[in-house]
Amino acid sequence: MLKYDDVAEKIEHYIHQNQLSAGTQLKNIDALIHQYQVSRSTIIKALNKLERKGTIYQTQGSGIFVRQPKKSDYFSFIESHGFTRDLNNMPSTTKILQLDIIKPDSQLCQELQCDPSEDIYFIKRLRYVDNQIHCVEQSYYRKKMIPYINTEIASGSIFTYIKEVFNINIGFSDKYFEVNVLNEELAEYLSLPVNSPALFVNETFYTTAGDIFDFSKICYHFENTQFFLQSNTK
Amino acid sequence: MLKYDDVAEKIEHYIHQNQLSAGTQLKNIDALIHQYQVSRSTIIKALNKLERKGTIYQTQGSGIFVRQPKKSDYFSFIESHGFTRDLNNMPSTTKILQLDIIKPDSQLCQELQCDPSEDIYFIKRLRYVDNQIHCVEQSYYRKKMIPYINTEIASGSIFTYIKEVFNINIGFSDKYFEVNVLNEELAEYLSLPVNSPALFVNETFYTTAGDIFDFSKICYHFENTQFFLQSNTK
DNA sequence: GAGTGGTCTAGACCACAAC
DNA sequence: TTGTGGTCTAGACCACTCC
Repeated sequence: MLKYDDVAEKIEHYIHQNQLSAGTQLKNIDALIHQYQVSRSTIIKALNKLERKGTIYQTQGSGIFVRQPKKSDYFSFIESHGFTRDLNNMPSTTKILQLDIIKPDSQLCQELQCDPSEDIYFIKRLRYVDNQIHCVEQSYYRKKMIPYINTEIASGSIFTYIKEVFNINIGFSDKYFEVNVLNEELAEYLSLPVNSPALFVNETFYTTAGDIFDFSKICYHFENTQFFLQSNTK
Repeated sequence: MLKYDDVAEKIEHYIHQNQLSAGTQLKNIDALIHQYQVSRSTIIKALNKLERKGTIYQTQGSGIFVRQPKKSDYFSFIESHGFTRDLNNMPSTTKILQLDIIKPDSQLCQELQCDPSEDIYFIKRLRYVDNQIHCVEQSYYRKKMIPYINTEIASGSIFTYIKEVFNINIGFSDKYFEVNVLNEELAEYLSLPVNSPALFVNETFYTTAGDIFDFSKICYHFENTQFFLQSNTK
């Protein structure tokens, strides 16, 4: 356990447990150093992590303050794939529509930066949150990197499975998105009329080593899905 | 000029100037320490900044590598308001539709966390990028904090104006968004048919001191606007 | 085992905010 | 002026990757 992660968790826990409201000032850095018995740099690293996460904000010369928490029922746009983790404790389920091994066409080769002869797992899933249709997801995993997936695995968190079984860690991702209307196929999956509006997201996932292992196309149900994103200038 | 910002800029400049492609390995930390004559911590801080920005990725035990740059013609979703800065050097213009001083209704009071008696600047703008309609923006600024705005100022970057004239710095923002269809009014502004799909974003902007100074509702033209977002697990 | 990034420390000094 | 967060340093040691 890293010290700065430990301190960050404890500070966050303290905020939640005491239900501190937005704008409440926390102790100053020297006090936190004394309280958690770590160096100044470690405290600062913990605070910066919480600041990027949106839990607090820091003002030079003034202090450290609690930031407004996000409204519930909104999905964090950054963590929307790492799904099962942080979803306001709402129950989520998954229905597998398709699971095949395919050969990639030229466009998919480019997205996955792979060879046309490589085997690719193609998984089409319908995802529900709180018993409402949330999205249709079409994912392409390189079999070279993820040797085995079955329907049982695909019904849960594929990312957790990949991490635990193959020790593959997600490092970063590129997300491209746009708004458009639903075609017949997607409309039927989402139980919406054809030409309903929808958010379409194309996301490429890289391991910590910088290798692409997954390309996913997600289409969200516009009535059941609102998003949230916190930004920082720091 | 902060040292780590200086180093980060120089490294980024080096990558762009030499047109290094994704996956290209950079020098190791010790070499960078020697090259830029700063401490290890400063180099690391510069690298972490570039990593969060999406310019590079670092792998423990392996090295520092160049990350894929975003496709052009996509808008960075995080910096979409601070508009004039980073827009692929595409020409952008603004048409003022309305500029009034109003009293906030109860909902706006809640969004701005202000008193019903406060004066609020209401600004409705149509924004063009590369001569195409990009979005309609309806912004509410607290006159208490931004005492004066006119149409000339609102035709440029209001954020730059606020920063330079009133020394108010944006610290962070909360962005809520969803997809829906256009009503008559917005459809006319965007020159699209009624019921066209659109992305609706509500964003609250805070100063570095944690005070709300702006609440904005933006509606994007779905055909002329695609977005981009880079994520990190770090 | 050699090389590489990441953590952690103690302490000096700087920059900004509030009174 | 005082208190606060932020920068920067030198150096020890840890953790991971790859040969």
